[in-house]
Amino acid sequence: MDKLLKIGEVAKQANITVETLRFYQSEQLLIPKMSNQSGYRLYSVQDQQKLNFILHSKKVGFSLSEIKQLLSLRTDKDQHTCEEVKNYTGDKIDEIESKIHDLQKMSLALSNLHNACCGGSESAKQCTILNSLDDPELFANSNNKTLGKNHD
Amino acid sequence: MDKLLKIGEVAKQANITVETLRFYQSEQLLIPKMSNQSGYRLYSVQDQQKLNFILHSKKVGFSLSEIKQLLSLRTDKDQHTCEEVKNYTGDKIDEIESKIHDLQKMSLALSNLHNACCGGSESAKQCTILNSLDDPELFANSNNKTLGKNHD
DNA sequence: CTTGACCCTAAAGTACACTATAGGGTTTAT
DNA sequence: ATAAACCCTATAGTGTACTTTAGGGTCAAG
Repeated sequence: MDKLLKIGEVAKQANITVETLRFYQSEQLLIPKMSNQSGYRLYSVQDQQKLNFILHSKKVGFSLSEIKQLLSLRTDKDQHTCEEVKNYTGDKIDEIESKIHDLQKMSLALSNLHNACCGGSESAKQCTILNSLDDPELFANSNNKTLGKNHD
Repeated sequence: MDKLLKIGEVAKQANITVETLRFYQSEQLLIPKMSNQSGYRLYSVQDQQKLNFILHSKKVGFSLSEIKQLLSLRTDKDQHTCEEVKNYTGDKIDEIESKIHDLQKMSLALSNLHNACCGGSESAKQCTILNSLDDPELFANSNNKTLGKNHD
């Protein structure tokens, strides 16, 4: 019932290398079970879902150590108090909402550029509509408290 | 009229170090003008807006070289054709929308955890509501084509 | 039964984004 | 005018996240 894939198959599906998967294991992020006859790694469906979570989280700017903490919320529930879980998830939700906000601003600014640009083969300098759109909003400060370096 | 700040003042406002600002200059990301009497860096308001853009972009997972390209859309318009600008912005908008989608899924999953958790001082293992919420959705594949390594 | 495509470990190397160090000049307050 | 608090360059070092190398074992096909 539980379909187990070998490392190469998982890597191919996720569009990463086998070395990256072995690295994630060495970092305690994704630990497959090992076949005891061949010594090969065997990844379950849950392992693959966990990998998807890791890759999506990386994409939006979370570090491997943050991802490890997020994953531990579900797998090491007995290590944390409810209070810790509640505070931690609350903080992460705020951080995520702030990232969404920033991305929406970027999307809007780029859409303005995209829509204003005629798309022709001439230099974008010639594209007068684009020139008239030198919108300082793109760089405007959205007054965000989570800007700058992380305070670990 | 144009208020110019020294590196330390800019660093403080942005909550980064002066070394990072000098590093961004060496990487051609943010080039302030230099005072010709003291040799000090002087940052204009536009420089500070550009810095905000850099920091916000970094936060949501863009690399410095991607950010450099995004910035060059506005500053080196004569180097690109309208077609290039239109294609590039179109691709970036898709990428941003995909990041927003991923973040919304994470936010939802964490909100479920957050709301289910009683927040008390006992171990989260005891929190039966949380236990019943072992939702595989958090790790589900959203079938996203931009997953995995970047294809530069 | 061997060959090619896979898998393994261990350890060294790399790219990116800073961060720290050494040695020195400038500005501002007392 | 001198000391603290800033600024400068140049270069070396660090942490993160892989990536490569070296030297082998496993497995399915012919």
